Amino acid sequence: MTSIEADLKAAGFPPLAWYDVLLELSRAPDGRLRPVEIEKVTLVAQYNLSRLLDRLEKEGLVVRAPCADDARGQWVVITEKGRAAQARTWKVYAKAIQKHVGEKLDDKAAATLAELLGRLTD
Amino acid sequence: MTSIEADLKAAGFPPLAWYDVLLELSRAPDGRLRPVEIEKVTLVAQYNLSRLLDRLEKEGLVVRAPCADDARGQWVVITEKGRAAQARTWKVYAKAIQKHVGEKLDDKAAATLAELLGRLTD
DNA sequence: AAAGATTGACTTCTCAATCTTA
DNA sequence: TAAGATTGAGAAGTCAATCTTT
Repeated sequence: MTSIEADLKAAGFPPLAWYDVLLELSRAPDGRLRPVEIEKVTLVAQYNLSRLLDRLEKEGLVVRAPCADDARGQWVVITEKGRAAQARTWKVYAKAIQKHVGEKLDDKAAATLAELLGRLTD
Repeated sequence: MTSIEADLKAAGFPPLAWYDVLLELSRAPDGRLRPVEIEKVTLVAQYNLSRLLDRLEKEGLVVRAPCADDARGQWVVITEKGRAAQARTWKVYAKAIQKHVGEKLDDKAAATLAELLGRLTD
């Protein structure tokens, strides 16, 4: 992860947390999720998420919108610019994964590694 | 690592980077290393190390001393208090490793995991 | 009272610039 | 000029407190 992050940074991209959020939003129905949902799928802590969303919004990658169902919450909606940024990042991210992982493990070894690491998660 | 760090924090211990530095110092001849050496064995970046050492020194866990061989550098020496802190931390750290890793993998699985992860390092 | 989200105050990280000695 | 190490300024992370709605 450290090497991959370094490659992304060297290519001028923001931290992976940005990508994680944009990816989840891009996959979600209507391109939107509530902060509490983002928190669950990305492992970003709640108090980090508020300010991360501020940065994404400042860059025009997402917008915040009121939430009719629950006035305590809000929607975070990915913009076209956000979708473009996610797609652009993936091209570099994928290459970095291939370089730092794909080239070093064949499919069988990768499957074994995934299984073993899976045992460590709660 | 995240789970282990969380356990340590919950038990009131500082971040693992502190432990890494204290461990390396405790193993070094005369309990001392130069910052540039610590940097190499712990993967702590140089610009982080200066301030990390400030904190360790402030807590009385290490002291800085002049270096006769090379006046540009200095020695970082672990104190008795530092050695005690390292030993105390290890007790909690070891338990956390056992809980989050040891209990979830038998020896064979652990060896396989170590081998596969080893292939990923440069 | 609890959940969703933000904020304030403080700490730590990061990058580039700086200082000293080799 | 390069290596060892620190520093300043700004960005990001952390914890607890806060605000609004359920």
